[in-house]
Amino acid sequence: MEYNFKEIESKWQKEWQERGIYKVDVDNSRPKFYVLDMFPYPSGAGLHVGHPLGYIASDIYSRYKRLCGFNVLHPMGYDAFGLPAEQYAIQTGQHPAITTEQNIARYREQLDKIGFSYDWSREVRTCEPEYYKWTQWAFLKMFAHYYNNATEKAEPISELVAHFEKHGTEGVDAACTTELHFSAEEWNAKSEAEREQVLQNYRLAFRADTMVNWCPALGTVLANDEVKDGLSVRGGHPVEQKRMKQWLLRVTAYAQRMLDGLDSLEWSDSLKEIQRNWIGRSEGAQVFFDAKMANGETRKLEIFTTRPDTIFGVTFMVVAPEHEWIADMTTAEQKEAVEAYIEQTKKRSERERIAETKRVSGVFTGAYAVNPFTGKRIPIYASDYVLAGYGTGAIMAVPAHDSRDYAFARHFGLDIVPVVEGGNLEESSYDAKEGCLINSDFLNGKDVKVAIVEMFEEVEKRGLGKRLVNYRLRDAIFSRQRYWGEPFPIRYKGDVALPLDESELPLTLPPIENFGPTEQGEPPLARVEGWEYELSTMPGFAGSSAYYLRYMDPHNSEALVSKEANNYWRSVDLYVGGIEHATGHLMYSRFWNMFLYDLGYVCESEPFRKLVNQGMIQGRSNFVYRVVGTNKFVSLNLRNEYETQEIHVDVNIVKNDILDLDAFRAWRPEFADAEFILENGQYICGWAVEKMSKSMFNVVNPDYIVEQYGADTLRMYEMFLGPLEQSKPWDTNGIDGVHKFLRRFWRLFHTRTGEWAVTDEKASDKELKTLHKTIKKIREDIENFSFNTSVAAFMICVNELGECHKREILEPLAVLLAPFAPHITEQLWSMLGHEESICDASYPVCEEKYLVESAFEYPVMINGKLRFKQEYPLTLSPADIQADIVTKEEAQKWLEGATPKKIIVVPGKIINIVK
RNA sequence: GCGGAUAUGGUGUAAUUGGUAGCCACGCCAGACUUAGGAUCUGGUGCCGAGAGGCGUGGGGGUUCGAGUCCCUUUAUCCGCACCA
Repeated sequence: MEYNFKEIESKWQKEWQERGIYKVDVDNSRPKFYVLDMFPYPSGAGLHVGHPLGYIASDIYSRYKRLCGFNVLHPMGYDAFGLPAEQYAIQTGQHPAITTEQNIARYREQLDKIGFSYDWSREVRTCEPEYYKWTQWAFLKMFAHYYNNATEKAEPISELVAHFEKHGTEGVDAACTTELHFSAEEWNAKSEAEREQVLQNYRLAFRADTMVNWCPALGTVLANDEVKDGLSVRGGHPVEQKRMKQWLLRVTAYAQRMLDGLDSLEWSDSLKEIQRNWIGRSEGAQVFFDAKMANGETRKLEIFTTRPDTIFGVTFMVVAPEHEWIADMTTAEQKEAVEAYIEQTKKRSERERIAETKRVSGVFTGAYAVNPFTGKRIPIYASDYVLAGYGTGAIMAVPAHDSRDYAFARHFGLDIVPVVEGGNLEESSYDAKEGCLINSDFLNGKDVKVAIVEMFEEVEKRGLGKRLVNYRLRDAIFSRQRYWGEPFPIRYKGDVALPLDESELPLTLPPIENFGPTEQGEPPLARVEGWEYELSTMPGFAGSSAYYLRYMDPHNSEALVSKEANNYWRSVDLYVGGIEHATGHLMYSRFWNMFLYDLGYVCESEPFRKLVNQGMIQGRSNFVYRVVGTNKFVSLNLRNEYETQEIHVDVNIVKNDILDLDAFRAWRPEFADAEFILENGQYICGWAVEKMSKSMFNVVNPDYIVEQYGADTLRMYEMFLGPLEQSKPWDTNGIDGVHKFLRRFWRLFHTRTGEWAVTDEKASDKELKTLHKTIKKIREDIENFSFNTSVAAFMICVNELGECHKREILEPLAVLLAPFAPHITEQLWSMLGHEESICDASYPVCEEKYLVESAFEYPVMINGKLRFKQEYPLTLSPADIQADIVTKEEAQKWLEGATPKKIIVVPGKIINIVK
């Protein structure tokens, strides 16, 4: 029987589905393991070969864990709300629900062909009311809670209200938008609307008037992680800053816990570093400077600094153009100039602002503050190099030791007073955090590090401010002026937001026909008659923030996840997905999970224990070279003799960079009568690595590979391509090698003529050595996610086995290979006479006695003295291996008569003798 | 600017973690078999050299008996953050 992968694969895929062998349930008698893929957004383009890379890796790991006796939860679903389907709907009028449904069907069809071991009975779709009921539910919980800094957890807002009623803000240490102070009497005197206004300052899901990233082209606001270089991540449209009333999630409340939690996670250092950066913790001090307003009133202007040691060098102050006191501090003479500057800043888009960071701009407000240490009067400027969103939107400027302040001082001719020794102030500021203090009164002669600490104390002692930790992390803007998302379970009474009762959930998305914004610029939901709820919908990350919990108990209508299911499955043991979610999904999920943990709904504070980022698969484009002005195409290495034009050619009609001429002529009508200038009778194409996209004609569809080579070959080849975490181009050249391996594997079980050949003959020591070496290697590789080297190990094994047909060897080998190539091994397993699926076999364990002792160290001879890290002779078995090793006696024999300076020995031979 | 990663044959990569650089494949060369199959098998294939031999892990320097691996420096590419005080 020949290796007929088509027949085998479709047969077993059908069998698996019918037998439901991938269905899992809570089983307290067995250890659990939870392997999760980042669920896909079902786009219209379908899957290309890059998408399944991570899925294949996680599937191999799942199958491996299952063979090792674990009860493995390995689910899949769809992140089904999102912009592309809605953009498509605006253009075509096709309802996003329909497009999404079609795309999901297409994805499923493609996924099914690859032979994944998903438990599809647990599938979730974020756009289904049964699912998003729980997204809305979590939102309501966030609305009803605040973050207590003292207890470091979320607590009911009702408790905060009770506190306000008795004590006002006295003794409250809560995460909030702005620090508030009022007494119990003041609180009790407030109207309902006023109280709600105050509570919004504390709720974890709240409404606020803030600067937002507004994308006019998409007609919606975006979160910080959805904007890159001033353009929207989806679609690449310009984004501007705008003040708007929006829903937000107070993720900043969890900044420190999210930072601390990273230490306990098995994530790559680079990913942790990205999150640390994004959270951006910096330790410093809050300091108040007395500033005189235009009306003569003195106010305390708050700044944040990480360099309190340089206060003696403060010669001016700068506030952001958006600073709330700017109008109050501007004097009559400066009014016009300041207003013009504010206007000019407003007009500049985020992108322009980024592009012009080098240019110094700003304006004097006319106001002065007093340096609390020197007592000198210092001017207050406004400039957009100070950001409204960070710290307090105001800084103390130390031109001698901050390059931005330096540039500003130079531009406006302000004083530059050095307070730390070092550098050359004629050329640039001296920013380094080291050196000796000067011109600084009681700090003179002290080292910067010492001075910082002393200044902290001095500032607190004099009541000028206190130590403070600042985070770069911003609260997440949670509303989108779009249709295709979860509706907010909120209705309004005037401007007061009222949460729906849990019993009213889900609040389902009403059907509409026109998906664009209204003429008044309101979100599409404004078109729905009788819609009394919030008009915005939730962003894409809402639905993906807790989906891993829902998989544990997907059909539960009483809870997001039952206690029983959550206590068993706990959290994701292995999460595989792209690094692009580092600052988005992976931040929001952790926040969401920590919040639910605080409320006692989940038992683990971190959702993803181990995380592996698979690399991106790029495209490998092919080119042909058309001689300019003709329909002649010249082969790659002859093209320099002509003036040519490079044209992308469909990679699917090129094999090993050799163009299929007939296919090329058939590809497009204008090439029907193409002529070719060949080299050695072939047309060689050029190539380059580019993004995989339709326009480059370099998209390779997994269906096509499965059709040509089978799913098992696709799976193994994707792994063989290189290290999982590395980005690499897809190159179909080379897939033959893997396919050949599978055929050779098949042939191990058969005679040359195709008869079944497995015998019960006893295996030789050499064969056993090969088998157990391979078992050891493969197990180690899988645990290390080094799948490329395990594929190589399989190939070596088959090469070494030659024509071994012994059951004793082949049966464990089939199990070993099963996670990688489930179809072919399942077939052989059944041919070996097993009724159960190979998935229920147990994974072979290496018996060390068959192996060479691999852990020995090499002996080294230095200056006539042999150094052994481990003494020979090694105890090895089986005995025949010993002949391969240089023994201590042998090494010393070499020494005699030679008196070499050094002799270096490794097993098998002497490498080097220096006389 | 700050932070992180990477650099090895014609190509993808490997290297017992400081011990014979190039495993396993692709490609290429030569051969065998075969009424031709995207078949199979055998041998060769880092570079220079006829050869002995020499040179080789982006460049330069260092530590070491020994460096792809460790240290310093430099270059290139990719990624993240970016006027964050």
